Amino acid sequence: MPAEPSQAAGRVTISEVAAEAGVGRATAARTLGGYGHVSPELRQRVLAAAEKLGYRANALARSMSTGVSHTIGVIVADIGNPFFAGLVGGVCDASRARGFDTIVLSTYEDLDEEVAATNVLIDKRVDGMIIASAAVSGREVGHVKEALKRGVPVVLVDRAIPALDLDAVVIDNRDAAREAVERLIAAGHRRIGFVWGPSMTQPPATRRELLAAAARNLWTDGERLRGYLDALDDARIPFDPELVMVGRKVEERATEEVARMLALPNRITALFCTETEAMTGALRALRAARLSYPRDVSLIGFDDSAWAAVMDPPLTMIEQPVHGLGAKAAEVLLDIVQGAEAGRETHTLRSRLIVRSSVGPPPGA
Amino acid sequence: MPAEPSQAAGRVTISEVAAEAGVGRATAARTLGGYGHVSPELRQRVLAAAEKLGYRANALARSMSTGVSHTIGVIVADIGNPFFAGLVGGVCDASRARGFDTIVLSTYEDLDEEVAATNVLIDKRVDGMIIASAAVSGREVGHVKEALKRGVPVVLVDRAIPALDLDAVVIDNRDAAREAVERLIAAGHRRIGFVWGPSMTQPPATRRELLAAAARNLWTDGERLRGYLDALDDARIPFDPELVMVGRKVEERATEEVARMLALPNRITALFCTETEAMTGALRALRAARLSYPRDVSLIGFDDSAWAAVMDPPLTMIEQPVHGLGAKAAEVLLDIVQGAEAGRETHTLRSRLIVRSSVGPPPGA
DNA sequence: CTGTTAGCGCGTTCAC
DNA sequence: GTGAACGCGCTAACAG
Repeated sequence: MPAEPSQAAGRVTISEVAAEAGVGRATAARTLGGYGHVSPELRQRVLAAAEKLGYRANALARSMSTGVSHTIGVIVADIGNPFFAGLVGGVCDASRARGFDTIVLSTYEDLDEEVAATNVLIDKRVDGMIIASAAVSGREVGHVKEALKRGVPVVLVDRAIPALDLDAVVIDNRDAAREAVERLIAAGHRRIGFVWGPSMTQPPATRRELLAAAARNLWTDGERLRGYLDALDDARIPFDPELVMVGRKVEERATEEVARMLALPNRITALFCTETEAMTGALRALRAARLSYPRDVSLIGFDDSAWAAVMDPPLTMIEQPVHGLGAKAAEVLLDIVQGAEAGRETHTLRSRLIVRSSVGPPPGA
Repeated sequence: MPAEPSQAAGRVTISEVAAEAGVGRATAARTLGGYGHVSPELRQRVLAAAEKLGYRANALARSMSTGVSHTIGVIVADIGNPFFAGLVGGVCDASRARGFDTIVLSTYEDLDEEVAATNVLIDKRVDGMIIASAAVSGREVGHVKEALKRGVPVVLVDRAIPALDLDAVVIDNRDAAREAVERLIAAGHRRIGFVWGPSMTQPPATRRELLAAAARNLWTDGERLRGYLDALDDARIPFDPELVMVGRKVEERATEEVARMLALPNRITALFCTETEAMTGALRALRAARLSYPRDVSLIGFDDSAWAAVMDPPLTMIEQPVHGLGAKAAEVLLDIVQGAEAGRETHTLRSRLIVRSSVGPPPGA
């Protein structure tokens, strides 16, 4: 098998195809690129030559001249977390359906990592990016503005950034939390613990202090906390700082804090958990205290899963449209990429309270 | 603000930086690209100009001339699945640490999608790819060979392909399954159900038929089944085709099949579940039959999670190093990308049986 | 050490 | 309809 040009690494170029077909590069490019007009005859010759040589377009080169990479980026806290995994799945599926591929970057809630991630995506000339940002204040959004300034469309997902007037795809965390806590209140509870939320080193002395802390933390955490307070307010239940968790958001800490709330003289009779590990941490504390739900304490948590449904008793949970969040974000982004005006609006998807059997009346009732 | 060249979309090129600094393109390229030698003086001038203009290298153009994209691809069944999410997290983290980014593609176990995915990655000129392939037979690996032929290194993860002599990063599924089933046997069980595995439409009449079906299905499923049989054989427990699940691998089906096994005259006293949803499906069947574990039936499952630990009683589970699988695969791949010889070996990571409280003696004992 | 020049592979005017 | 020639932004030989 002699003389075949660059058979080497199977890297066949359009010129080689043209040569094989006996036509000019442009003709080959036109038929292979699917643009312009080519006579049926030459067209066939080119196609045959491409087939024979095993030609595959070099997307990089194509991007070079067209300026579009058909690639988007998605930046989340942790792709290993089932919530973000589902969300990223939605992004990948929706973008793939429209001919785009997805680069995934995890930041582990580190703002510097997030900045680095946007730079990577800018450098790789993605056509747009989706960010579940850890940024909260107006000073932390420089990297997002930078991307925008460089012509890379951005849509926010899961977490809105009030300081930024951008398209965002979220659920109504505040309302979902309020509904859950209302449910607890309706069952007769007045001592309701809030597990997980804005991370604080000090217990908040006042409600104002709590909200201030929330403003320095993740948007979702703040919203869920506000929903909790909303429900309390509506029912005229005074806010008790002792009933909110303080410290790092890790399962162990949730266990400790719930244990503390359980040891209070006037102890909690219900718990609202804002995340999976807040719930599992709480469950550990209950077991350690030899308490059971919903008899001793009622439970509602965020992020439903197959496990929550098979717990005994099954857990009442808030289900988020994880896949939908990502898919919608991709749709909105690609609409912009493909010419639509950036809507700069907040798209709110519906969450759903799945009522099972972890809520009952408080012990005394 | 007049006359600034292509201030337009912030798309500053290296030539503009060179002009601003009053040096040749090459000098600018050398300092900005971090290669070759440049005098400290000019170096400073270039850096200042780049800073002033907000220069960012175009990774696409760079890839064009260097031939490396600093991007790898990872192909899995479903990024939304916590197992693959963790695995992909490992890939992303490990590759990012070495300056590479990751494109993620889900195939939903569809071989055509898998082929399409490899093509996408080839076209985008990734430097390598990691695949958890749905391919089993030698005829289904054309796309993998194609990638290899085109010079794109491939490493397999989670699932080996015996027909292919490639680097693979896996756990010893067979051994892990055997250990779990042995544990059940040691507790006195002889009627042990196998939930989830090679999907079959017909119940296997014989053991031979079962193994034949396994050969047409996912590698992991076959291995876990073999481990189950190994343990049975060692204990001289005859294989009973009625104790293996038949049908599609969905939670509902697991529930139905476990219900069936529970209704058998000589019913099961233990269950080995090979995946999360096989376990949750089984749990649903137990509840429906008003049976509890480990009193009525003992349980061991694959893929540990925070939920499994807070079940009551907590579940004995096999923990896979999900993040580690992905990270190791990325390491092996990047070693090859960066010049190492493809080892063509199977790297086996350790899984771990986490003993909790879902195994007890059989009811009669 | 520095600047000039030639590609990388493809899209795209512009004459033929 | 078709083909030659130029440009995308960068790296890498090659001279100076």
